[in-house]
Amino acid sequence: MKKITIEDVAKRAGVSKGTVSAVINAKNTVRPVTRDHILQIMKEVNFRPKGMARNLKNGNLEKSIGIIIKDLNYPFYTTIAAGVKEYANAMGYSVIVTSSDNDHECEKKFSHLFSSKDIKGVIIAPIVEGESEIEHLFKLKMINYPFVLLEDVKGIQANVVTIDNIKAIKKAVKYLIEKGHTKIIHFAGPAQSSHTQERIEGFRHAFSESPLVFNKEMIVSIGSHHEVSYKKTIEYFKNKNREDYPTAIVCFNDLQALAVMTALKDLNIKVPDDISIVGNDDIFYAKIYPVPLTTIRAPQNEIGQKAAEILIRNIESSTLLLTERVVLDTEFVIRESTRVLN
Amino acid sequence: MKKITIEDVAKRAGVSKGTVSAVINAKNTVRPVTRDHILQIMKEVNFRPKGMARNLKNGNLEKSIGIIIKDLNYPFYTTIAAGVKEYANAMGYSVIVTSSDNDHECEKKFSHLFSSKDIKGVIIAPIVEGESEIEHLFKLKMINYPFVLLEDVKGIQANVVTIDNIKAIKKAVKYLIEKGHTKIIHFAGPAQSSHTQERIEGFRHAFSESPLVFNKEMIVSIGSHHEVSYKKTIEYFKNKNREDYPTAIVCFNDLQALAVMTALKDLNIKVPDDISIVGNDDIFYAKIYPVPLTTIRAPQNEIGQKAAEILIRNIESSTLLLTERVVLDTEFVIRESTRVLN
DNA sequence: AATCAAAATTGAACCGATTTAATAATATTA
DNA sequence: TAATATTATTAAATCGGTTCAATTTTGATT
Repeated sequence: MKKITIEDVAKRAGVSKGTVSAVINAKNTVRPVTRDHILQIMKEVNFRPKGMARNLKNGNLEKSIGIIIKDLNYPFYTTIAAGVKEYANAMGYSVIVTSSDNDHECEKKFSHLFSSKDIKGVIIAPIVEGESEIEHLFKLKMINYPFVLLEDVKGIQANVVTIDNIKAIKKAVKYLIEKGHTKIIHFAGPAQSSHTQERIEGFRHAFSESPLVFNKEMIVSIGSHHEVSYKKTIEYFKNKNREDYPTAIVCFNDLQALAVMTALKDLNIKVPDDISIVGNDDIFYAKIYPVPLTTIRAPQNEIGQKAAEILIRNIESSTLLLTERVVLDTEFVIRESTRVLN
Repeated sequence: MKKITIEDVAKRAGVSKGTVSAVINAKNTVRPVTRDHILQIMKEVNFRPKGMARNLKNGNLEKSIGIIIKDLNYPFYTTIAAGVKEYANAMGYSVIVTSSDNDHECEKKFSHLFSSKDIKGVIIAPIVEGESEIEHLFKLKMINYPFVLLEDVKGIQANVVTIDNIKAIKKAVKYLIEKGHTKIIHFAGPAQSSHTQERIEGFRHAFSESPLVFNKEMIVSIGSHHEVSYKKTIEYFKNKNREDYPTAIVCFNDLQALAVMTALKDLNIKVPDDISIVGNDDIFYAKIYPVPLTTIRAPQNEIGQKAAEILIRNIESSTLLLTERVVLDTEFVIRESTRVLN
């Protein structure tokens, strides 16, 4: 099954390539009779003009950038994407989104796809797992393809826009301690996220500067998938006596916090009366929960905008720019899922 | 500022285009000295090989399709996208997503973008507003570019995968009537969605086959934006005496229902004790609400999969296929936001 | 130093469209 | 009907890379 080209259509219609091209591009220089005839042939042979060949001559009319996020269904990422869009659109760029679904292979595939489809640059929320492969990023560097990362990746110097997880969690934990909480635990996230490790780190650090002492049992691996988190939470409490319950749980993110709150409700444990809950990220749906979630707000829109700004600066520069690293501040937002004990 | 081409690099490095090409493609046929020299020059002149020219020769290595949704932050659409992904990935296609943000111009731009970037086909959730322009769809048809719509669009024959809104709402209203509800109202959605009109229609129809009678006041325009819906709901009830309150509200979609429930909570009206709430779509976050939402489930994943199936069938067919129209069934899911009155 | 196989490099053809100057066909006017 | 103006169509150049057969260079061996 050979590929049909404009030449085939031209030959079959008994005209030249130029005429067929004129029809495709709706030029009004073609006689209606000819036009209809060519259109007819195009249908017959199911001719699909090849996009890239079309654009080769004119250069690229439309400017666009891409973003590779980890999960299309987690609002944290789509809100970042919205920020990217805001800035990019204002600069005349369209933005297209893909999700790696936390699959490293997928991330590689997309980074190649973008660079090969004449999309001007890409923002990547990278999968960082242990000694992760990063050749695909080096490949981008080689062809001077502009990109910005949303998390630090070891072993490569690149543009990064991120937040300070350690500082953020420390602040939250300190607040809880200050407000009289004595039994604080951390429900940790999925292993493959670099945020997970950083947040554990931040949690641990908070105690070194307080009267309370840290121990390993304060870290519980829960993940962030809703059902799994729900089950693990139920399990955690089933195995505990009421007097050993924590007074506060610092959750990995808001999605997990939502699952935890659902579990607590089913366990008949009241939030915040019995246990305080702190989330992370500040996604829309946690804010409108009947017990609005206290959380560590990541400036998602701003992250997106900043990443887009750096990306477009690089795209539009004729010379290779130095890489930038921007760390944005989080904000501790106190709502109703936490309680003051003193 | 002229565009730098491979020729410029070759000239400056004192080698041929072929050698530069070999370096770009990491062929191991280039002597390290030469390689490093060329790499150096590439950096110096910030050479970015043009993706489309690269792919012209080889044909297209990676197969991908696109989807244009209306809102990246509404789970209904991202869940459809997930369905598309599932099917497409299994067939060896990557999928890339864009959001028109309910802007018709944006939809047009993206439909052109996809077809011009050698993405094999596109699934579109079309903006349908009154006598909407659809030349961009005709343009796609002309170049035999495969596409599938997620809503009917008047005036064009195309592949469509959709749901039967009228039937769906009728079923919900009938259920409420059957369960003894006597004062049922509908909170309608945003004007620009074709779903809005259909759902109003379905709501009205339900009464013609019941003892209750329909009147226009049963339709209240609320929209689906969270804050706006919240405010309008508050307003609606502020202007009403308690005895005139409806016994049930059929909401345009789950997002709106969430806003309505938040408003009712603030008005100290209990769901479902005082008022029953029915949503629409069945998004994840409404299911995990403390009062899990009774809703009309649209088979989002299935919609995505079906659309992808039709799209890929068209992409892979060497002949032009007849258009298909698939209407998927909704499911009325009874959870805890509705109450039986008899 | 001469020979020769292996490795590196070149350069022309090619991918599939668009563009445009030149030409052919048609329409209009005298 | 011939001359001219207008409209349609063609053919060749072009876009910026990749490919591969042919050629040159390298370096190992005698």
